[in-house]
Amino acid sequence: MREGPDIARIASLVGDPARANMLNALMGGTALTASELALEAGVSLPTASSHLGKLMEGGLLTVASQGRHRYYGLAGPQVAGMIEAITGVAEAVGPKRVRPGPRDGAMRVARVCYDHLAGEQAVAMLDRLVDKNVLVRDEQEIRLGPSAASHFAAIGIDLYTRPRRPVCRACLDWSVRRSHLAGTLGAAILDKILAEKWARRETDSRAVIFSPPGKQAFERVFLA
Amino acid sequence: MREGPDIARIASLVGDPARANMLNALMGGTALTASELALEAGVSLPTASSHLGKLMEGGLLTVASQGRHRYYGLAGPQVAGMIEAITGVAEAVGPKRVRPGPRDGAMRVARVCYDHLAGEQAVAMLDRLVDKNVLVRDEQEIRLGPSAASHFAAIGIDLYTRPRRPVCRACLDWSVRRSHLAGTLGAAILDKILAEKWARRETDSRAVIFSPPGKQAFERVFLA
DNA sequence: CGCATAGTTCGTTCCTCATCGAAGCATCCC
DNA sequence: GGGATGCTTCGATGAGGAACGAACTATGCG
Repeated sequence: MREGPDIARIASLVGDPARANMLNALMGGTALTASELALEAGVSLPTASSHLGKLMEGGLLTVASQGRHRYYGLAGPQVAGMIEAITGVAEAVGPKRVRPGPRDGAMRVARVCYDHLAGEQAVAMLDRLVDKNVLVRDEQEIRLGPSAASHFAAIGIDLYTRPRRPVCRACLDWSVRRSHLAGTLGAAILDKILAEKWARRETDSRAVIFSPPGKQAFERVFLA
Repeated sequence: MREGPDIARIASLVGDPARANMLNALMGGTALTASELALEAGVSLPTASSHLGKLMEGGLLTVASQGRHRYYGLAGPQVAGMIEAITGVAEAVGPKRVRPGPRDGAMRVARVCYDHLAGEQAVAMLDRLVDKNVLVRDEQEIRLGPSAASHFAAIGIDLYTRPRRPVCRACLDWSVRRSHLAGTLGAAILDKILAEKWARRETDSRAVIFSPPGKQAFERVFLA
């Protein structure tokens, strides 16, 4: 009967299938409207609205009103990390997975994690950046190495105009079980990948599909 | 309406207050009997038994029968990690914390995380071991440095008789938000601390209280 | 064997909470 | 203004599941 932080409250918020679907959808990183989330969760609009209210009250979501739309998004990286952790356990524990599905393979290779790239590609990229000493692992934190600024400037990513949030962060990958790069730098790299059209987002999925030339370009820039 | 690993199933298991209390208690690392967990959760024995059945079926717990006792424990480090992640969010999100309570401070300083030490002390220890090059951070994994074997042998910890599980692992600390040492080595160090009576477990809490001489000994051995 | 302790199973009760339709606001467009 | 769209609130319904007492099984102790 001990009392710590109210973990049951948070977990039960994620514990409803409709809400879990919504959170999962939001792991894609883009904020979604209430109607989109209702569709995603497979419930009616009133039901979705009620769920969103609860998630807001629980502090898991933020909302931005734009005109008659309300865009809901995950409250922050910590929430995203928690969901990845739960996903990892569900993955490990669930022998129920009847269909490994084609999409599943793609998810393992590359997917969006909140606002940055995750999956084998992302893990390989971080490995390489550390190898090349562009980034330096120092405890949990990842820091910029001496050549970081010029390295990323050459690619077209400016490290100095990026505010507040830590530039680099490690984020544990549920499929590979190793770290990939998060933080504003991670987000900027994902932006770059999509802006250059090296890859596209699978509609309604977190999977990131590289085109053959896009994959080459990515490898040349980040894995060379 | 997408379908990934069944995160709602797992989260809803943790989402019941009684079960959350049980899991919290098991984060202490020692396996507990059904009656102890019933007490811990504040429910009757039949209710507890039902909950334990669900947690077992969900794969979050393991059980070992010894005579007429059944000892329940967390299914593994991944489950423990998930619970720490949820705790972190609950902590961050819950402004509801009316009583920071005296025990809370102790928990921040040092506590048990499944089978190893967590909290400020643990984070400081890992920092120091990496500084001294006894351990080497290499990606998410932590590896043994060249002097590790002799270093730990001198303290009385034999690294070679320890099987299967990785010797070192990083585990994210919810209070400090940095890594501390997990894995068999982390477990061995906690064993050492308790065996040498440098610290005692607060009854019915995860807090680890160092005695003044014990703290000195710990600092001499691990922080010097 | 008989009694005590540890756990599980069963059946019932009860309450929470997810769900949706209908109605109410808010915003945009014409 | 009026009509459309996006979203929330209200109220009623219903199902799932948490709770406990009582009865049952298993182990240990004399």
